[in-house]
Amino acid sequence: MKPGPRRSLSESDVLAAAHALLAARGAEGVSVRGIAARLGVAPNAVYTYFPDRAAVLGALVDGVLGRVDRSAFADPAVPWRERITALALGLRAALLADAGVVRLLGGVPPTGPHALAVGETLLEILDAAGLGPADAARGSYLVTVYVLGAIGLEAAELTEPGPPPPEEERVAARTAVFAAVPAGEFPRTAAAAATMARHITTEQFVWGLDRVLDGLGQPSGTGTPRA
Amino acid sequence: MKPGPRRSLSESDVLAAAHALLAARGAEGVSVRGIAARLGVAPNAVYTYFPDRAAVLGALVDGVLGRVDRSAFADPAVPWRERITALALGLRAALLADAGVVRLLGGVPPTGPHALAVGETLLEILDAAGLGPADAARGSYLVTVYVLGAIGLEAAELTEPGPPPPEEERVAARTAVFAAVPAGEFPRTAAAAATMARHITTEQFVWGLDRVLDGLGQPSGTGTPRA
DNA sequence: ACCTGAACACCGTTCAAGT
DNA sequence: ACCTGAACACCGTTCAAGT
Repeated sequence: MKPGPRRSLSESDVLAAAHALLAARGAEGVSVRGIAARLGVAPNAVYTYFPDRAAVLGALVDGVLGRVDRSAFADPAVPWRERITALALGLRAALLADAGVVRLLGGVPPTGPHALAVGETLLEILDAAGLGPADAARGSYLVTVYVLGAIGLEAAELTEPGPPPPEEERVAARTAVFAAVPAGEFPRTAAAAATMARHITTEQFVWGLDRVLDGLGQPSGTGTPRA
Repeated sequence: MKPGPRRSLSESDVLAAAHALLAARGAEGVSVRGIAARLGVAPNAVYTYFPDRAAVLGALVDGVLGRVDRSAFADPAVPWRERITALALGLRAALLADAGVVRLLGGVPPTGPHALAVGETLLEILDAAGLGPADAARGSYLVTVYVLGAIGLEAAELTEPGPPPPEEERVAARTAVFAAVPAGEFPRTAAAAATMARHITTEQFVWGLDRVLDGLGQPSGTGTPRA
């Protein structure tokens, strides 16, 4: 084959190929050569659209953040705690849809347009809730840290690439992990299995988020009462 | 050279070489071939001590967790909030000592002996604080999520391998990141720069942890009053 | 048991060249 | 501008062999 026709590809094509590779082979399977092969193109053709592999991964992660359904938390009439919960659940669903994305998240600076949009939305909600700029900034930090940490911990148990298995299977896997803990050396950890392994993950996620939102104090505005 | 003398290496040697490589070249620089080269040995000699690269990385991460100074949080006479804070600060110091470790953390299941010991300690402290087993298990989840998320977010701004730069330098870098945010599109994020960039990171970390501990309620036991 | 050389099937990236 | 072939300097891992 000779040089080939012009503009046969686009950045979206590259990202789509990268995403397909991520779903099929996990985070480490996203290679420049693999993307090129999937597009039927020479490996170095990818460098026409992205400066290097890191840039592809960055755009890939930001694109996943862009998939979050915005309708759930965009309505200012909804109480602020519900809005933040909807945003957090949306992020969780988007990021855990392919377990590999979370692993990529650690190596990508969160400065893409969609990442910034998420942070901006969070600040908007906290502002609407009645927090001043400084409290909103700190609150945004706290919520971000919780969401990222919770998703990271959840992704750690998803060792296979592709979409996560059904809840039953994950509970079984978690139970197996706890069962392997030496009860003599770590008695409390082994005993915690009964509490932890059976908990539906979404419930646990929302419970923790609620505790974090409690920590933000009781802003006025459209907030719901604390309990 | 011929096969060479017996038992010239140990698992510790391999891990030490891996750690040196991590500090010098970052998470992606830890290669089996690099480790072997540093030990003056053929690449495949590493497979005598570890089944594959993932096992080396797992042991490397767990080893870093083992470096946490236990004296600070081991004393049951100290109020529980202080003990948890000491543990969290110890983990933060150990994990951020080399920025690359945090990036590795995402790909390693937290089931090594030192990881389990940290979890067990957390449960012990919460038990001593007066929480029942179920509350302690949930509390441990919440604190773990916060600590991992906060450290992960902090590590994201440490792009260079090796020990983190002094605080001034990190504030300057953070300010530069915020300055690059388009203020027209993301006004609140841009405005938050004044609050976020200047904050000493340890103070922010402890503040967030305090909000999380507030969320655990007010256990009796050796707890300090809430405020 | 521990290490070797050699090989296999991969990587990211660069460069000069072709259209 | 967009793509190519070829090359460079790497990877993880396996295998048969030597001591």
